[in-house]
Amino acid sequence: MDPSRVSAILRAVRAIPRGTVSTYGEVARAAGLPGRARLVGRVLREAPGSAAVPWHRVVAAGGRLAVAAYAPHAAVTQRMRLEREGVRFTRGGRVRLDTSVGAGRKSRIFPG
DNA sequence: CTGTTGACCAAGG
DNA sequence: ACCTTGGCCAACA
Repeated sequence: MDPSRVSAILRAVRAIPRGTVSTYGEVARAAGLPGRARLVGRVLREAPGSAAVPWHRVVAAGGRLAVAAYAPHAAVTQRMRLEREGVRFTRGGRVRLDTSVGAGRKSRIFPG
């Protein structure tokens, strides 16, 4: 991977405010890599847990916890951390994109 | 070198 | 609300 892209993505993730979430696609755009949502997931997968990146604030479109398909246990951790920050969930285990702290309307999840 | 595989996504059915 | 399709493209077999 191009290290500059990696750092751009990690920077975008670090910019997500506490108590809010963003999506892979949105992080990709914020990192100047529109349409490359998959790359965000790949980078987060390779990112060491020691790195100071709030990976738990990144969810899939619609508030789904995409990490569940990759590491079911991680999804539990993600939900715990988000709830501790005040993020609300729906019955189906999705993040409430409309009422999360600081969430803004439809697609604008965190202000750039 | 080609083929498949994804922490994805938007649109259409 | 779920499923399929086509787009995406780096890593991996």
